[in-house]
Amino acid sequence: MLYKRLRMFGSCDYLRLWSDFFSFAQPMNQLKIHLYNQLKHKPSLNQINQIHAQIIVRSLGQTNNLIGALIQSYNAHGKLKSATKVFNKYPSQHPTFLWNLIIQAYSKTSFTEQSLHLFKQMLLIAGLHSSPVPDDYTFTFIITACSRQRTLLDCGKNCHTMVIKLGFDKNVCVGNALVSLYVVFSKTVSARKVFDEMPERDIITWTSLIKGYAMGGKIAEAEQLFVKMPERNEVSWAVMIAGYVGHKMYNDALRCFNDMLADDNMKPNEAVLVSVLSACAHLGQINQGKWIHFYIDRTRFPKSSNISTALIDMYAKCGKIEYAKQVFDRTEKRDLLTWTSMISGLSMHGLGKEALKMFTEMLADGIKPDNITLVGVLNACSHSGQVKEGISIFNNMEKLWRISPKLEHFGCLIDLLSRAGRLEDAFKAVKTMEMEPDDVIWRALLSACRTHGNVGLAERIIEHVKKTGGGGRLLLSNLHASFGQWDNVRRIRESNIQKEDDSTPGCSYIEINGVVHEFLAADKLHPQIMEITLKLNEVMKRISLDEDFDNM
DNA sequence: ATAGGGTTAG
Repeated sequence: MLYKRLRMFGSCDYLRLWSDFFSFAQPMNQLKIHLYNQLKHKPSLNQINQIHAQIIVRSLGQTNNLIGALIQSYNAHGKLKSATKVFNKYPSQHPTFLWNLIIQAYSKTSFTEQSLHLFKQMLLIAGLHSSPVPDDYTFTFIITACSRQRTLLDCGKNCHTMVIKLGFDKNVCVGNALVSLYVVFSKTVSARKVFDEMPERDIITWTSLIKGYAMGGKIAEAEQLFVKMPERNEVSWAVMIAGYVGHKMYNDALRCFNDMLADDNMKPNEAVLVSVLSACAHLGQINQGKWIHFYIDRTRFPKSSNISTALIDMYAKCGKIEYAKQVFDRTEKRDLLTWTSMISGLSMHGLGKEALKMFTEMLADGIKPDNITLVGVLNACSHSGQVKEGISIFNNMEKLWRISPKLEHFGCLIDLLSRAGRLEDAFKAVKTMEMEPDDVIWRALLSACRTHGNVGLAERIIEHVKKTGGGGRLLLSNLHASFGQWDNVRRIRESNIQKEDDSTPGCSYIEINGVVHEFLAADKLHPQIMEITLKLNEVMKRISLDEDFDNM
């Protein structure tokens, strides 16, 4: 073992190691301090191995500090196996501190159960020798471990009980871990109870609870807490802004962001910028979006892949695909998210062929798509008439990338077939679906019936929907809408005015020369509606001319 | 000598 470890070094290190060993120039204590300081200085893996060898050679395995630092260093490099080996070997009796380190290390991996297993072992040994007693750190780690696995809520509750019995519930970090546990499992009431009973709270306590309310749809409560909390930091702002975005309250998100900027002590972090860019994208607020882009450049904000993704998405959704491409081209490390936002953006702009080319490049780069990438890709096929390619991707997605088609992929397929005029195939595909088709699918099919003038099939479809009873009134009204039968739509909507249907109609925004224009589905409220309609008719005419041209 | 809270893509 020792030999193996020594052989790993270059000859130079090897010599130095042995000259150290024979010199006895350094007293033992100084050596310990020296090694410890080296470990605390973010050593490379190679350096860690050397230090480890020194610890073996000099028999320093009983020095807790040193062993702890060694375990930490291995953890920092993701070498959990090596860390575990060290833990198992040294020292003969583990103090709580070392147990904590190894428990925490496992809680951060996907083997969270292992940290609970270690905790149980610790309790057993504690019963035998009464040596290592779990402390507030131990509980913080295992409660956090429980929040990371969907199956571990009950385990977390058991920890809560122990915490109360042992009196660790007075500790802020333990309390925060508990609040966060209940928030993760959407148990807002329990989270609130822990919060209320904590003897002292800090920013993290407040932020966790705000997140809980935001996740549970209680934005007003989240807002109240946010205003009431004694002090805020970037993370609290991020949680509040993301809460608004999550509830489509994009204007509130921007307002909140501006409030944040008004505070000179507060600098937006990555999470804030990503959320705000998403709000800009949804609102078509290109100016605010550009401002953030400038801000990122000016402050030399690190351009992570998340930031690039958000910028690409924002530009694409605000109609500036060229800018989106520019950001993409300048992105150094492209990951699945950057590729996906670029592919989806191109596809949204009808640039299906380019999007497919990108997809090929992405695969060549060795990046596997996920279900969202495939939605973009299938849409790209649909928008560029690449029917064969689309069908082949749909049929092979399971085999090639282990992604089983979900509702939205069926939606793309049906859209693809419908646009290509293969209406009967599309209807057949709907009937083979295992899940209930949503109204997006029916609308795709029906609007294609309209453009292809197939009234007979449209009627059969509406009959089918009525018979299978899926979707209800709103769906039916949408079906009429997709056929342009606005009178029927109005009739259905008005007859149900007091019913449960409180869904807001589709709404879109676009900013032109600094003015944001808002459009509701089928409204006629815009001051320039006449001009818009005329232009739209012209566009439609030219599209149908192009189609005729294609068919020749 | 080791804690606890954050974002995005159709």
